[in-house]
Amino acid sequence: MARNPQTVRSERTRVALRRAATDLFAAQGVEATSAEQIAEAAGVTLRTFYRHFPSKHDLLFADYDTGLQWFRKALVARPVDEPVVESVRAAIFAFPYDVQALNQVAAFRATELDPDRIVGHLRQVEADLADAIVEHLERRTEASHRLDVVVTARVLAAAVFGAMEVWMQREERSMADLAELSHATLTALERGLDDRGMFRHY
Amino acid sequence: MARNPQTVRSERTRVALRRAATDLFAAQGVEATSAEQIAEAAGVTLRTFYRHFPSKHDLLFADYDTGLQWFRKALVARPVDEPVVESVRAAIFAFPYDVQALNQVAAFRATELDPDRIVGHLRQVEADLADAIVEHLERRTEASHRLDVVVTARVLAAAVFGAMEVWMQREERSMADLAELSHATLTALERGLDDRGMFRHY
DNA sequence: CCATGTTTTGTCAATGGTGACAGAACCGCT
DNA sequence: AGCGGTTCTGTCACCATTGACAAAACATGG
Repeated sequence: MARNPQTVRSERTRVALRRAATDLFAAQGVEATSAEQIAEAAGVTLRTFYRHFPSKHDLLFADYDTGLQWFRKALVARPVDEPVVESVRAAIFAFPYDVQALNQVAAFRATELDPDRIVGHLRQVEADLADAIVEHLERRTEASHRLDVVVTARVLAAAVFGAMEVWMQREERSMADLAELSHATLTALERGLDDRGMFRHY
Repeated sequence: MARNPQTVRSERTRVALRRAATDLFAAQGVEATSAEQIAEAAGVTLRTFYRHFPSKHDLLFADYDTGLQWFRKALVARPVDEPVVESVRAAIFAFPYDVQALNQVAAFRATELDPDRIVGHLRQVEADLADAIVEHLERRTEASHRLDVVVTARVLAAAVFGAMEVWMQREERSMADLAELSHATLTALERGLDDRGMFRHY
């Protein structure tokens, strides 16, 4: 009896779909390509397409999302007695930052793609990031109040993505700049979050 | 030639649609009610429904969104030399908080409604709040760096909504509790944001 | 009242996305 | 090869949302 959910055939169609999508996107643009076209080009049904990818646009953000996995792993690897901001900083910089992908996102944002769509996705990633931080905080021995944990996590995520937003709106986007912006922002937060027991008095 | 875009007839159908939607939602639930049913019950076409409301779920969050308008107004009314956190606090508390509506949102979140849908909307409101704060910050004379403005705004919004999330997850939700949570959170941020020139060193 | 321009609706047709159910392909085993 | 249980696909049906274009309702100057 088979029990591995990731069969060979499944993987084949997944690859075929991704390939077809990439080609079509490049050829005629993202919005101009319908999900049905992708499915057809890959030799499967529309329904099957949606069985492999939650949405058409997910094909664009795949890199982005896997980055989140890395972040989670990097975060658990951090010592529990380390200041949160430091952990987040370290985890953030453990990202296999793909300038290519990020620049693509930034470019899409200004041009073809429905901005709402991409902004919505960024917000989703931010929320996931916050969730990851919440999990990390709750792993610590000294169980804090729920308010502390949630607000701290959200504030950190907001700071990181705020820096990223600023970066994305720039003309020139270098990896060094992004690192600098993130670093500066986190350093600023660090002062408030750590050494004075912020968020611990409620 | 008529030029007022808000005709009598238009308003009539809008009201009819809202009434029909409210009734149907109450009778058979939100998700179980299709947009077409609402339109039909109001005596118009589906397309017309979407001409008056951007989406089916918008009918649920109307109160929420108008609250945002109030926030914007309350924010501009604040003196420009006041610390940001104080302005935000004051504006937040100027909300015509409708416990009814908020409780409904909180209730929906746990039950019938597609959580993604409602969470997504909350994120949208949070983003709007951040934008409002950005505008307010930019109105000040001392033009700060873009990073400062964006990050500060996002962090404040994140803090407020973090408090709200905690509140929403509680069993009992009183107005006093929400106020207390928001107040505590903002006070915590206040220390970091103001008296030490946070976010001003980049 | 009528001609005319405007606003609002209706109609038609797509696309994105999803649940339910049945059939096809596949896996490990004999 | 043949079998029995899984997994993957195809088919069908449905809902949410939107653009394009035409018909209907309405307001107003003449």
